[in-house]
Amino acid sequence: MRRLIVVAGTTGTGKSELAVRLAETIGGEIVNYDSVQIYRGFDIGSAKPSAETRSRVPHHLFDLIEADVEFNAADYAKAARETCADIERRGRTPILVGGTFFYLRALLSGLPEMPGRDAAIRARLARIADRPRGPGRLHAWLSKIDAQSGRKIAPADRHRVERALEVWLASGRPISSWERPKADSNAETPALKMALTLERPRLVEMLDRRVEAMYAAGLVEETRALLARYPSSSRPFTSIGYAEAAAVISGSLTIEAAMAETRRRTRAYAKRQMTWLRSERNVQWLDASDRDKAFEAALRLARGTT
RNA sequence: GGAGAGUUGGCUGAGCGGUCAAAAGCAGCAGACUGUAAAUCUGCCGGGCCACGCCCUACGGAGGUUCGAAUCCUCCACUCUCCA
Repeated sequence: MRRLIVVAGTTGTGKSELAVRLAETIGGEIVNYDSVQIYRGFDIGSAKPSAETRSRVPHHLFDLIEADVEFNAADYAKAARETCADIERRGRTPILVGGTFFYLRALLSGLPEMPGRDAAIRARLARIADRPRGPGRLHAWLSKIDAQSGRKIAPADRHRVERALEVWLASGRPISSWERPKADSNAETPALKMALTLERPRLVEMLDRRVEAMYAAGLVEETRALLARYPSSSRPFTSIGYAEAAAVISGSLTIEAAMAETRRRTRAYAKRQMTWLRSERNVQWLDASDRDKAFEAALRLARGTT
């Protein structure tokens, strides 16, 4: 039985702080599963734990890569698996903290051993997709070679349509024929999963305040510096906060409009996270409105399991 | 004081005689998630039902024209712009 603790919850519920306290108390180390905090230099907008916080207990998988380096869920799962194994080897407990539940699932349940991303194929598919009736064509093509995926993936869902076709072109097998390596629940990496929640109105209030704070802390300046270092097409520049800050710099948004848009996107993101979490099984829910009580509860759970 | 423009569902905002419970976006709610995932996408969204159909209430207010009005006319209320 592996000892592995997951701290989940929507943005702004105090996951990082709770996790660090937990790590200090039970001898754990923090492992990030946030897709933006992975990037070096994207600090303010991703609400990355401060250097001070990080000095309290070992933190892993933060600032792992440069913004212009390609990185995906499979890369994450591989890196995280190694990191967790190493922590356990040293007799400590990995405490996973983040909000990218797709990455978390890739780590805990694994991904099928199918072909990865192929730049040439993607370019070819993108060329078709960019044509007038392109997306519809691609979806029709997908339906032809893989009826199941055709039904499951919406024609407008470009990312998924293109990925499904990419797998087909690279392997000659429909994507729906590739299954997770460990489908049975026994193989699933056992983990104690806890999730922090706040009732909607309080959460929204919290998130709004956090966005204000990010801009006040210099999100636009941070973005300007990052844009000087990496191409503006780099992945993390599409993430919440950075996309809007970049728009301010390019002059297409006023600072007020950018903040409003960031607030909007942050709320929508939190909602999606909730949807994901609700579908997740074996989750221990913790009320985030009282941080100390939440911590006590988390500690009891951690001790009961480890 | 004079001349115009406007008042539409929680908000922004189309509609300008029927096919309108009313486009679109936002917000809200629910959901999906097999290598871009803070991404991408789907559904619902006036109310009530014995719900693939029916009923009620709705486009500032009151009347009117018409088989039929959010759409035309009259008056009233309010808002805005320009000229004084």
